[in-house]
Amino acid sequence: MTEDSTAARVTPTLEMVAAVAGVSRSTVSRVVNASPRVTPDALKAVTAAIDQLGYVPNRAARSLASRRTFTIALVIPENTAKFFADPYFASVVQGVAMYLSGTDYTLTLIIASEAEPEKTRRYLQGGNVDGALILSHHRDDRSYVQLARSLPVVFGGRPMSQEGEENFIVDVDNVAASTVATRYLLDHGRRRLATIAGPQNMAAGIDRVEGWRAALAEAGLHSDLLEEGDFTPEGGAAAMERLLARGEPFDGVFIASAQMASGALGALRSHGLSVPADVAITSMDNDYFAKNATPPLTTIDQPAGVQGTKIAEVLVRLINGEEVEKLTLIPTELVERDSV
Amino acid sequence: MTEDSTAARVTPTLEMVAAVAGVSRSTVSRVVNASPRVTPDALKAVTAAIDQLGYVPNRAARSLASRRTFTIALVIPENTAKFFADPYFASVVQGVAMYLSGTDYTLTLIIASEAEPEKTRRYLQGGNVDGALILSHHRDDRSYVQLARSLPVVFGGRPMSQEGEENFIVDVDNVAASTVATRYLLDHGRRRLATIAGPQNMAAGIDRVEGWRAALAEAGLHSDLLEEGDFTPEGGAAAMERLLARGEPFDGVFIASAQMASGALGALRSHGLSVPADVAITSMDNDYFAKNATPPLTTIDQPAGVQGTKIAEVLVRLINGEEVEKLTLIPTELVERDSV
DNA sequence: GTGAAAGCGCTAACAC
DNA sequence: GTGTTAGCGCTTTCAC
Repeated sequence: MTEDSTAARVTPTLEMVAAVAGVSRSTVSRVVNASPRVTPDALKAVTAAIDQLGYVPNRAARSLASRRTFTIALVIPENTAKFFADPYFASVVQGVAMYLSGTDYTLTLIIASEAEPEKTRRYLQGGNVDGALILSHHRDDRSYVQLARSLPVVFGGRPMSQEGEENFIVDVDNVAASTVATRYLLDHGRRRLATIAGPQNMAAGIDRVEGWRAALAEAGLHSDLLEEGDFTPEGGAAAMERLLARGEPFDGVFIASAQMASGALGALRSHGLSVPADVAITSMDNDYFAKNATPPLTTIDQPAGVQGTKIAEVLVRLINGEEVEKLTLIPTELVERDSV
Repeated sequence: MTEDSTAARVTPTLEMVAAVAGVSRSTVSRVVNASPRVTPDALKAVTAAIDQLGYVPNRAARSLASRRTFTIALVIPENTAKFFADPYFASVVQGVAMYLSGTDYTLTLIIASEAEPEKTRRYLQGGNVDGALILSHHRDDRSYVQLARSLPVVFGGRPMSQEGEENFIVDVDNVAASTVATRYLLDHGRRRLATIAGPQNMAAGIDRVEGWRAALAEAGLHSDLLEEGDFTPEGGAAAMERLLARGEPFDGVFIASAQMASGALGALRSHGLSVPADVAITSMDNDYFAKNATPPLTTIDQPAGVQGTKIAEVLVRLINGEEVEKLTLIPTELVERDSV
């Protein structure tokens, strides 16, 4: 099975398969590409030859001839460290990779160099990939929105562009999720609510504030107790400090990410405030931070793996010319723990 | 700059560059491949043409003609979730990606399907990549060791193979690191030491036990208080429970990963034991888990990003036929916090 | 349904 | 130093 005494130590080509199977290269190609126009006999012979030789198509040749690359780019921001430090992105990447492993597509990670954005753009537009995935949680994705005009592109998370209408987006329903999380606070008797928001130049940041306000409004309430963080534990701690420094009492906080919540918890603790006795907390992200905080956080689970799978699926369908909805929303779920 | 009125909306080819620059395709190719055998004049003309046209080489064609793919595979285990959940791997991937972004190589993630290991092997051996990176922290990497016979392969972490001698490995010095961590416990007056080890079918797991024993031996001590975990928080908690259930007192524990330590901390707490008063702890991994544990852990920092960079660098040099040492060791460092 | 022929865009000898 | 000539291994019309 591993030791072919007959075959030389050479990478088998399609031509060799054709010879062994006793058919033309065209037929082998048809089999490899699952064309229906092949007789069962020919199919069998070719399949056998492929197995015998251990043939694997050469991507480069295939790609050159077909003008498809079978590769999908996952564009990640230059600040790779921060990117991967976020379990959310890691899970999304995982979902993407898993989905793609079941297809002919290959995933390539490309780092968007902020120093030479042109380089990235050209590479992507230069026919080196069949499509691109943009995990969009950052500042200015306008350049990628432009990219979408010449290449199938799917955004994970709504991009902050002027002309947003025409993009393919896979996202969680941030407004609904944060409304639910805030309502939970209200339903548990908290009235003086605050929020630690995400960056207000990101869609996720903005939408989550919107949900918070919406739930408040439903209850006939209003609050100005908003401080902004950068989705990191440190940012969350600092935001909580600022909230406390205001001197206005609050008994419930919706925090836009579990990482920020974990930081905020520390700040609360250092001020001698206890959760949930003094302050109740709900947050987004059902990740390690949420599960292992003290106390464990009541939070919104946004299945990142599912989002990864979906975003990849949408892109593949887009590439294949299938019909795809512009917006795919991933449902979220509230997970009750001990922070309320 | 973006709107070329003259050029049609077509991907520019090398031939078009040649025409614009008034030279032959060969010359353009030489420029693209940074050959020294080009006159300054020609170089200038070609460079200008490339800029003007926004030319990007077609990888497929390049690869087909040169028989190099300019892609490097990062093989990750099927259990992608667990993989990315570990900040260590995430950082290594990041290091790899960063290093590669400065080269002509592209990184592709390939998921090793345990169901069809042949599929992975064939793909890798089928000439679709120039080399492979195996982040080896798992069970049985023998198949990859075989792979190394037909493809440049570098292992991140020592693989558990019979024939290990001939592999290229980039690793942290686990024995030295765990010796230092254990010695630290001894130097702080702890005498009855235990350890929560990593899986004993992984090199990192084994080596860290070896270091623990070595430090103990130095001090003329010995201990049988060893329980094995799987590097996860849950595994660490369970191992600590078993340790406590033994009924033999201990006042210091070396834990083979920060994730396990964070779990163990919870177990200790639930038994009313305080750290470091009752039990002192040192561990490996200076990650989020170590920094944010209560109390923050005194731990060994193994710079995962550096390892990622190194492993990629070694592979690229290997591919380029440069001379490379078989074993590259990454130095580690003890970080003092509050768990001792 | 199957084969023959013509490239895909580039690199790599080889002459000049 | 530069151009010419062949392909790299595959897909893809187009006849049959």
